[in-house]
Amino acid sequence: MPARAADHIRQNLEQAILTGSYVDGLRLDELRLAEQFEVSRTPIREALQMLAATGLVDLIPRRGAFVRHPSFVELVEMFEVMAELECLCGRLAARRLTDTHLVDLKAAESGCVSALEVGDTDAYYRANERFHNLLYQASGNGFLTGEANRLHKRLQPFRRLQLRVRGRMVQSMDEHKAILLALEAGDAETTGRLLRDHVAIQGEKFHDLMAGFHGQSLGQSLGQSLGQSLGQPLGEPEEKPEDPLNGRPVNRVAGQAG
Amino acid sequence: MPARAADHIRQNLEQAILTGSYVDGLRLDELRLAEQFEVSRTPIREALQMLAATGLVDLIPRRGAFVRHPSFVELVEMFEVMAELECLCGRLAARRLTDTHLVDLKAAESGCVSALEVGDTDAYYRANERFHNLLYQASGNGFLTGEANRLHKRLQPFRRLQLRVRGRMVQSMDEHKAILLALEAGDAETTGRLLRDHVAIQGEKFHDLMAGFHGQSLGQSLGQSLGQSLGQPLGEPEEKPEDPLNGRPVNRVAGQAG
DNA sequence: AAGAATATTCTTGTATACAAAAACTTGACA
DNA sequence: TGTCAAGTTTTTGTATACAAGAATATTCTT
Repeated sequence: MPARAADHIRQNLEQAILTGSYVDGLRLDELRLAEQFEVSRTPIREALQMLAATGLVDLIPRRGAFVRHPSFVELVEMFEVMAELECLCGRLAARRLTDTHLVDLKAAESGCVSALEVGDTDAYYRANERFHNLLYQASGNGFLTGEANRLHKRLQPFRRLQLRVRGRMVQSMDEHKAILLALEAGDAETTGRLLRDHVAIQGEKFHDLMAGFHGQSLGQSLGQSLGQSLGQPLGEPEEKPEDPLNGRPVNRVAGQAG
Repeated sequence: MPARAADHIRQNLEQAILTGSYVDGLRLDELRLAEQFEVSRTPIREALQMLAATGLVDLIPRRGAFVRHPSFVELVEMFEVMAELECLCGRLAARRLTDTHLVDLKAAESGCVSALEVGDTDAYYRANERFHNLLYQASGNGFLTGEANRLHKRLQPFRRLQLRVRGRMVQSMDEHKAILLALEAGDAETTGRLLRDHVAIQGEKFHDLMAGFHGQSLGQSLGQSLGQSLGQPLGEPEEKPEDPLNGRPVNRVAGQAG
């Protein structure tokens, strides 16, 4: 569908970074990627420029492009902002809610219930994601919707992670129900507060979960936890000299045949 | 200082867009820009990819890059989000404020006062900007600081515009003083509320101001109001056929000698 | 043998070349 | 005169070429 190779590559790399298959600090070699995608360096470079502009990679002049995962502190900070954005979405949605949106939200909610009954984590996550996206839209603020979705996408793998905490899915769904009730009642403040707490809890649960992984980089933990390590040679994690500029490991290189 | 031409060009174009000298819908012709910056198309294209990734231009495959200014509705939406981000900054800052930050904030505030006494709008605006930036930093949330600055930059020309409303500068400064007091008292809720209102008022004042410009695009109004129309041939604004894809005027082209 | 200096190889950044799609021009026809 | 179609010109997207900086290997010195 995308007319341009650069766009296709961009999406592809973005996914690889967000899912954690490209670990933090990984160097994105233009030539190797060009071989891998069977194009010249030109569209690769354009994709990298776009990723750099959105902060998914660091682009160091004459050095190369390096995958940039959020640090643990940064993730907590991101959850803090996400909570506030969702809070705003909730407050606005409570005031501006249309019948269509309410119907859709309830549908997404029942999708969560079904998934939970079957015990399908992935399905639950998809329905959950749909619920939140609908909520953003229900805010009636297109810009806010865009920003919320953008941040949501970046937190996606980590939100997914926290759902693995025992009993979290049930708790999460209860929170959704309460949110729906407040929404339907048109209670802006309650809706906002519930949503803020809902996301804040996600941040905390994620925090709990990560306590067991200390010492490892987030990217590594992600890769392990999600069981994804494509595109990466899993062999000896050769010595990682620090990048003099930002203190990140730089030795590994993406795009190898492995 | 930037080692890469593409970065330099990107900044340049970004400024031209943000200040309004590149009007909405303007087509950014690669060849003309290449001549203008005295480089080949390659770094121009890379700059355009980055601008597209941050939403400052629309990149339509096989068609070109078009300047994308926020519509009026979108601007109101952006102010709504900005208000919430600043509110969060204020709440966090009230809890986490350090002596250094407080000193700096007071310095910025007195910078506002001095500028106001002399009647220097530009100086006032710079001090004002510094005040807000310090506040973002005082939140102690680096990610939030980045996001707030990003949105602030995009709203910059419009915030500047609303300062022209009679008496607004004095009122704005009074609001700053109240915010400082609440901050110093460590009153998170008050600080947050004051800041949200502070920004919301900016949005409203801007709204008032724009009422007089209805019918014109925001970019045009910006250009007129700020007295900037560089890079644009000021002659007959030739007929503007609608772009079939997004309904924006596309005929004018950037980078002409004129 | 360790470290510094130099040579070599790699990689990035920019320029140029070329193919294909879009826009524009021209002219035929109603 | 207005509309449509074929041909021409522009302009984009990708590939390739080349120069300069960074990384690596090698040699020389102590």
